[in-house]
Amino acid sequence: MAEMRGGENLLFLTDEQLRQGIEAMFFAYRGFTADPDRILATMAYGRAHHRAMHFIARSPGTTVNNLLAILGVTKQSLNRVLRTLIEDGLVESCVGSTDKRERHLTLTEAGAALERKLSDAQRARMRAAYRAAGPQAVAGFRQVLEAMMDPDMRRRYHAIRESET
Amino acid sequence: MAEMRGGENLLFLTDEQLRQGIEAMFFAYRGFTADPDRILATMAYGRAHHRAMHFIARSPGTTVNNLLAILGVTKQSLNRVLRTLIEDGLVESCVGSTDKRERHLTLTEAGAALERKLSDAQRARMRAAYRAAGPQAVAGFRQVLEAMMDPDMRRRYHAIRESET
DNA sequence: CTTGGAATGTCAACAAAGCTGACTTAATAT
DNA sequence: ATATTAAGTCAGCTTTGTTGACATTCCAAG
Repeated sequence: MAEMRGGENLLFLTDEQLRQGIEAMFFAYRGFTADPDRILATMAYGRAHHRAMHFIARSPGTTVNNLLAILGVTKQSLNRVLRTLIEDGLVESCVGSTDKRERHLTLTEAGAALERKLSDAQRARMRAAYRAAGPQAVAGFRQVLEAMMDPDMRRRYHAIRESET
Repeated sequence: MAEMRGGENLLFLTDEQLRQGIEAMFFAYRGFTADPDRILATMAYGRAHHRAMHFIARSPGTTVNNLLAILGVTKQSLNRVLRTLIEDGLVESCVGSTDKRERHLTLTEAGAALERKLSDAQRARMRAAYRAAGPQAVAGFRQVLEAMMDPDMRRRYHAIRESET
């Protein structure tokens, strides 16, 4: 434990501590995606579909370009995912009113239902982890994750909250 | 909504808080892998090679079976990665002394050098994040990540440390 | 009004990294 | 002896990413 701050105790910055953090990220991310993945495996969708639906649910009416920036993939890759979701009636794509080049994406009823199902599974694990660790640990968790992001991603991460009305 | 219990404050368990945590994991993981990925993109290797080398570096002499369990992939998938690493002289595979069916994996000089390069890049980001967040936040970060793991993975996560001699 | 550039969509081809299933070889365990 | 285990291999498939080329639509600047 990093205690006794004579001046500063930097033991938490040793290579060994960092390696453990790296491994913790690896193993935890597996858990993080495991539950939605299990659900998705039973249908014709994958993690990419989940991600798209998550951010459409989060920012209804978002544009394709915005989603591209958030997800950090090429439009061809996103388009493939989006096309199947639209074809299957889970996502709706509406031509923009001010700028008719843009497409605004929203979840249909069915899309929202699936998103909720996936989200519920993922949140259940998250909730259990949060509850087990306690509020102070959660605050630290969030701090470290934020510091780990690329600056662009950190901006987008905050932008999502700010766009909430 | 989980609102103000009498004693405990459970505001950190609201769906909104959990969603933010989920998004933080997503964006942070991207940052987490970004630096090694950039290095790997310049050679014929990918993230899978990095992961294999990481855990071989961590547990020198580990067996293929053990690595399979840690990485959570099929032997066919791991074998493809391992084969190229062995062919390129980054990993050495030695027949076991007690059980000759087993292959014990170790990094060669060149393998260790590449692993160090990738690891340095990843640790640099981790160190910056840790330093920015502080030791208490780091402790919380670790606690939440650990609580998020599948029990099997949590065992393995600890086993790696215990196997350190 | 025309034209340049941005936003979107689409086609084709390809690569990384996962998967299943079937099978071999060698060595250990029963 | 036989069954099981560890490792490796072959073939084929899926998901999800990538480039590059190209068409369409539409806003905005000249």
